[in-house]
Amino acid sequence: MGVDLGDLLERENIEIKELSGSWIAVDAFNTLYQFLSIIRQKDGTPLKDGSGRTTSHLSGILYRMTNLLEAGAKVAFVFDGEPPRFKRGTLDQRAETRSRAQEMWERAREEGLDGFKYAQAATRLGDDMVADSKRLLEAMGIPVIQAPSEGEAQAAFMAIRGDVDLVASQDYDALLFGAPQVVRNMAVTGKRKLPGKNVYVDVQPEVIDLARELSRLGIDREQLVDIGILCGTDYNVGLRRVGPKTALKLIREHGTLERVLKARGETIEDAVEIRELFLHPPTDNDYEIEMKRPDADKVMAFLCDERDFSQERVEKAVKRLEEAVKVGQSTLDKWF
DNA sequence: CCAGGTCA
DNA sequence: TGACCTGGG
Repeated sequence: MGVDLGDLLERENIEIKELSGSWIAVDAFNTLYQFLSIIRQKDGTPLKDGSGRTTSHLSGILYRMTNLLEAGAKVAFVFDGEPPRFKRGTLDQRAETRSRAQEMWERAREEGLDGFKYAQAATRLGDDMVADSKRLLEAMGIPVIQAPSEGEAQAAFMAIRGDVDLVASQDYDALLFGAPQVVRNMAVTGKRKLPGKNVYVDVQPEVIDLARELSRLGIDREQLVDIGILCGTDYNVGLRRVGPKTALKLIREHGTLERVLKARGETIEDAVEIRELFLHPPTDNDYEIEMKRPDADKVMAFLCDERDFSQERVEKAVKRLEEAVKVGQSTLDKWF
């Protein structure tokens, strides 16, 4: 979800190798949802351990993060805290959509039909899954940061301060929170399943550079936030029949959100407070980002003994992880 | 999504 | 070596 600015922003395709040496703040909830919705069997069932606990997100974390670290990147996971009060409507609506999708999935299964897309739409990220994710990340030596409110805001804050180079998220919200660079499609294989059909296409990682986009569009960050609010964010419904293109035109014409609304004789509830939230969101500055040596025994014990992962596969991944972190910590690394 | 096998 | 497929938990 999030703000729909895809049509407005130009992205630059990159190779995963180009992330070598960069610190990446990962929007944890966004990434975990991605794993949970995609890592499924053909009938839509997620991966589960012997007791029926979902493990798709753990598989995603283990293999993707190992690959990223092996490519020379460094990552920190940033988890959401308390949602802003303006998000209530969106959260309720998502819960409603999920439960409807759950019903559709069950019906599809009863009738022996393909219910994959319903299963995806029914994806839930439970507290247990969040706890399991943090446990795995910590065992892998990857920093876990708890945001006071929105994870994307905290990640953007860390990027603005220069503690990380990029924010990883499929959403564009981090740009409104001021992230200088956002990386999307941060997968390694470059294959993505098309929604609906059982067809795979090449999808490359891509970077959006905030300063470059603002300059190209001839607006400032506050105006980009205004554009987002005009076409709708997680915190407000946008104006009717106003998408990113129209919103840009309106802001170019009138300059500010207030003037656009006045000129059109329309209102957006809490618009000014929502802009303030994007410009000055709750963040913490007492985080620590430092890769620790992975605890191989902990990773193995958790994934293999408790979550029924294959000993052989996890061992292989952990070996690669240990090697990657060793190389990453060596100061000689940058000379090669 | 990713790993790991197959096959040309 | 790379396109393709299956199973992972």
